[in-house]
Amino acid sequence: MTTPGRGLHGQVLDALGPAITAGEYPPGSVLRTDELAQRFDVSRSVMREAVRVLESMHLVESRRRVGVTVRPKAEWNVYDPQVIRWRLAGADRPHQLRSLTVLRSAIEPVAAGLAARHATAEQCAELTECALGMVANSRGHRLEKYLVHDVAFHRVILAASGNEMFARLGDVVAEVLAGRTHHEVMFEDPLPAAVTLHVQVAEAVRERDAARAERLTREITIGALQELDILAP
Amino acid sequence: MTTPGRGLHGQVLDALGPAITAGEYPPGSVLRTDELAQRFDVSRSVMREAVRVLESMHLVESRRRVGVTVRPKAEWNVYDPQVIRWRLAGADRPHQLRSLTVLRSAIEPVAAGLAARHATAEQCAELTECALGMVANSRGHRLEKYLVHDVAFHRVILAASGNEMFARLGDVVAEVLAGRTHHEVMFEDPLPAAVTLHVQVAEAVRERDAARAERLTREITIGALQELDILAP
DNA sequence: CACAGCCAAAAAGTCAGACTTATTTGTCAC
DNA sequence: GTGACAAATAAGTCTGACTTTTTGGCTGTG
Repeated sequence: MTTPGRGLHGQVLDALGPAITAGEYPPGSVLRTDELAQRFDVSRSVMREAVRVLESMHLVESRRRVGVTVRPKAEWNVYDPQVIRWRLAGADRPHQLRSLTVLRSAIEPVAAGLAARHATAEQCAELTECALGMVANSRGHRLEKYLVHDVAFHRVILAASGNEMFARLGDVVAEVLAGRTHHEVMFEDPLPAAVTLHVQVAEAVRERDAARAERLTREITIGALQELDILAP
Repeated sequence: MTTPGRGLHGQVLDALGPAITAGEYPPGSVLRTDELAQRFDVSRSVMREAVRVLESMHLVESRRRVGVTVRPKAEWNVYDPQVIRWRLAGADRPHQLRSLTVLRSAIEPVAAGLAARHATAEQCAELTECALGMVANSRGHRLEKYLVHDVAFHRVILAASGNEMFARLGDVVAEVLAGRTHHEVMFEDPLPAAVTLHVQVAEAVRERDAARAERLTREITIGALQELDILAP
């Protein structure tokens, strides 16, 4: 996704970030920059830059005379795309995927409602195009192509909502959908009902029917929750 | 909020961050670390650390032979609490406040529904306590005390949802509520209807009535949207 | 025994300077 | 015009010396 080796400090981050988010260093653990610098065979300057980045993500806290201490999970910047990627790559991938799916279930219906009001003609066109692409690849082991259109569909919805906070969740949704297709439970072919719902959402947005777009999208996200067995009894 | 002067690089960030998020350096602008280091009278090491942090927030991109370029607003990590603070302190505070209020309107009802399922006995107690505190300070120019209980109430709801992504929005909601009380339109006393709704949400959570908790919270957020004139015609 | 204050060690923080590397731009030959 | 090559530029890296803050222990005194 993001260029992996953007400098030495980036390589260090690619090693330290996942380790910390995976809980390899439990909260309260103390690291020392000099020791880390030796371990990764980089200069202290480089290690300091890496620590600064981890600090800005609230993964660690650097204090004089004590060292770099790992912060409790509850304080992490869990919306940082980098942190999300690290965690999705690690051991608590399932847990992370659940959290994000619940987030989706809250955001996307509202975003769809807003999209019905604010979407441009182009965005409406893109939306129908994506929906058609999903239909075209909904049968016969074309999961990869289906995924591309699915991701694009949800990206357009979020962008068309006109809310920058929603728009920035496009990457997160992409990760979740990709994760579901590649690693989690995913049937051979997507459920026909889900495909139909996407087509109908595109319709509703095109017809400026905000309430319907919201309701239909809520049904989609309920389906996503059910797949992960998150649901009210 | 966060300790302001946590080192020289922090002071540089406190100056550069707001400037960039305020659009003082338009997207595509090129900065040079050496020049910045001179301007802020710090060593290059310190300036490099600051740039690394800005880079991790996707506010800037550092490339060899070209310099540090400001990224377009659409790529910023708008969920980073630091970025949110900087933007709330700057010129587009009203716009930012609207975006965040829309976000709240999507998240909080779902969070309340989940809280009704997962809240512990303690959290239920805290909730009623907060609601009572709001009632007690709802009349007679006690906005500050009212605010404290209001913030606490929403924090508990988000935390009790059991979803870490929701829980981490507590700070954001606190900023929005504080912003509304301190700088934006806020009536002398809060609307009695809003206060009642909070009490009822606490009731619903205590009685494990998820649907009711969600519906009532949606009414609260609709009120918040109306205050800012964001609403369907 | 308790407590205040002082001292020394430890680790991060800061700085300055030299050097490396990648990228761009311009130039020259073909 | 197009290709390759050379020079300029700014970030990237490393090193070593120095400063500052914090902590924990060690006094000495009430």
